[in-house]
Amino acid sequence: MPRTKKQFEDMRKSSKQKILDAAIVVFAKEGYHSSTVSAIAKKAGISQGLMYNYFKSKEKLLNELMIGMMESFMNDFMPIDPKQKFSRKDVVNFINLGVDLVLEDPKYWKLYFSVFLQPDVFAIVMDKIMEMVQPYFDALAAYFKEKGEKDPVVMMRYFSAVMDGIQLHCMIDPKTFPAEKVKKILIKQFA
Amino acid sequence: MPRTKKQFEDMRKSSKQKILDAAIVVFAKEGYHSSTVSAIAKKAGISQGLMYNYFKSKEKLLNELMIGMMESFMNDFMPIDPKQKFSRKDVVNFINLGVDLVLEDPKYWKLYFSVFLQPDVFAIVMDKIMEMVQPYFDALAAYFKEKGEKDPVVMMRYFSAVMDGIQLHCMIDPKTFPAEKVKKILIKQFA
Amino acid sequence: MPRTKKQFEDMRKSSKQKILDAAIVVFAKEGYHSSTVSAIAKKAGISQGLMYNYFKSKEKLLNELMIGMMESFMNDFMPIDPKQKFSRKDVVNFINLGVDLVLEDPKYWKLYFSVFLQPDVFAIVMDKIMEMVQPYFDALAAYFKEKGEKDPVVMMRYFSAVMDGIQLHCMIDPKTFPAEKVKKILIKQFA
Amino acid sequence: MPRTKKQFEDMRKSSKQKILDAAIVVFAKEGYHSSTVSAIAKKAGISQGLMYNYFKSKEKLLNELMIGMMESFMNDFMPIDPKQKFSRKDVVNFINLGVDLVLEDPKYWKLYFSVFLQPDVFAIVMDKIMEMVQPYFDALAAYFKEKGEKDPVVMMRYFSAVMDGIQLHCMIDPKTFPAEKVKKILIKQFA
DNA sequence: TATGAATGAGGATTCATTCAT
DNA sequence: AATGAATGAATCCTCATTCAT
Repeated sequence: MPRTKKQFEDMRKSSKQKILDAAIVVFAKEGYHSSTVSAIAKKAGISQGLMYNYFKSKEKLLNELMIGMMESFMNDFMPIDPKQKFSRKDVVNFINLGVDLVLEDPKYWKLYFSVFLQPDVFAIVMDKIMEMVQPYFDALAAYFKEKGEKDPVVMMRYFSAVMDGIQLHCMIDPKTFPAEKVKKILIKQFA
Repeated sequence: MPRTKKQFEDMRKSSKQKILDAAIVVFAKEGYHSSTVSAIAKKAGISQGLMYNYFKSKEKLLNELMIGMMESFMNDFMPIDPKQKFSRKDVVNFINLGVDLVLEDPKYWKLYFSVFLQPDVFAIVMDKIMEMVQPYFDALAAYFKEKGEKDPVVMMRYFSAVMDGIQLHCMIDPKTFPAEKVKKILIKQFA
Repeated sequence: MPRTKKQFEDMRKSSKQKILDAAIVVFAKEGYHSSTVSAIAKKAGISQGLMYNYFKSKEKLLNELMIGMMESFMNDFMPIDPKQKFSRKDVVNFINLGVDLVLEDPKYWKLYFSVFLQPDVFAIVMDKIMEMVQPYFDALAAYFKEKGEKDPVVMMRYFSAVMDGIQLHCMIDPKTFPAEKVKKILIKQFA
Repeated sequence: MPRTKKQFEDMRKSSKQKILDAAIVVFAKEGYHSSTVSAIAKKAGISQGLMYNYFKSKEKLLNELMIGMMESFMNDFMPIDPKQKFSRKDVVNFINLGVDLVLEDPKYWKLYFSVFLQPDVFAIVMDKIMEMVQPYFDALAAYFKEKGEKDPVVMMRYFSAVMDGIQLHCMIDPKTFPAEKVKKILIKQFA
């Protein structure tokens, strides 16, 4: 039974999604500033002009992209509602996933991190991101308190800094960084 | 009567330094790509053209700047020849300085870190930096071995990742990051 | 509704031709180096940026322009396939046209000649031109051989040098150069 | 007997001459526009600034250079006062020298010719040159008249065009142009 | 919704020329 | 006479964005 044209269309990715998919690849490879709208459009298989039907500007595209990435990362990291308390298993999971996800796709993460370090780019994205991250910080602090740490907020800050450092090194040098052994150290120390 | 050789040399040195000083501020504030040569020249109080007397291109300027920063950081970090073994005191020093220096000048460090995360920018600088850093890594590994760690290279990689994570968080949020307490944790764990 | 393929193609063709037409005038008048892209765009009635849609650089523009000129000259000169033998009539035609075309448009020819005399400019264009010209040289040599010259290749070289000299003088001083009388001398001597 | 310092100085080329010598080499190699004052100064072994003590501008330098070249060429070509009548031997000599000099130094001649073909460059030099050349044209016309040509001025124009064509080809392709055989043809035809 | 030609502002870079010594 | 640092105008080129269809 042949599909109708309409159905066929629906099966394809929407143009908007094609653009986002292309943008993440291009931004990750070239960096935000060195990526051209034309390169993104080409990769997405659409015209430059069309991009402006979906995104007001290159900046807005980055913005929407980053928020999407954040959401997806958070889903991967923490399938758990941060309003609930974290169990030990959650934290072990957090550590393992935190390392593994980066190793799977160092390039995307580089994009993600680099945004925080380029003042002009960070400004595009800051507000929304901060608001998304806070609940997870709170839940972690609660976990360390539960665990009997005498300074749980400090421990949470330390832990999240350490995780970022590990992820950074995984990104920069995914080939030689001893990720498995480091995960063990982390679990022993924090979970 | 022309100026003496020495006079010319002093002029060059002073102008070049003015440019480097301006560049570090502008790059750190705007990011590499968003910084314009004209803004750097203006900040340095010289003409755009003059910059090209001292640096073949904007890229070379970044390159020389980064190498200079690296050298100066290394001097601050480790007044000790990395070919000698590190003592416990050296490592304590390393930790304290590593955090304090970032807190003193978060902007410069942001530049430093951001370079590692922008593939196109990192390429400008990679070779030389890698070569400079290696001896310090070796000395750290040797220290952990001495200390009886059973996997000193892993420990060294872990330690340097952790340090970078701490520095990253100091940079992003110097006001609320509990730097002093974190230093204590680090010293207890690694030194 | 987007334009059709054909519409786009027509637009491209027309814009490209506008640029080429403008470029030949400007290059001929100012010389390659003294011609600015902005002057060419202005003359063509388009924006500077658009030029780069059609030509990767000023150099490529010259290159394509010269090749186009060559082709058109060759068509005018020799409506005959150079792989066929030249008849006496062809050579008479060659001489007459060679002089007349220059007198019609001394400026274009100045551009053409000047390219051969500026090493840096010639380099832009050399390869392609040489390859286009060779068959005509061969056909001329064959003609002189047929005619019984004992050293046809030398004669061909001599003839083409003489023609260039005549054209050069027509160009530099189209008003007082005795073109008609010189044509007669040439025909008597070479055809 | 040791020379005094003064004598030593005199033995060196004057700075002005050094600049002219350097300029001819650089202009010939790079073309006028692509030659930089700094490259000329470097080749001359003096500072950029000094050039402006001797020549008001790059243009003036070209101007003086070309006039010097012209004078020297004319001396080589025609050691004879053009106010005297040319003998057959003079013309033979003219032909031989005209070809040989070009073959000795094709680069310098390219510079010389190219000036005539670049409108902006030619303007720098035109007036003086024209005035120098006229007497030789007159003497040649007189020679052809003597020789019984029925249209001696046309013959003179033709001859000088032919010579320029030959020289042009010698310049462009000094290696394969059959200069010796062509000289014989020329002598037979014109002397 | 979709196209890609066209725009134009802005940026890196070069280089003749000037200037202080 | 000599130096070379410093200037700044000019130029090529890029690219986000708009527009006509």
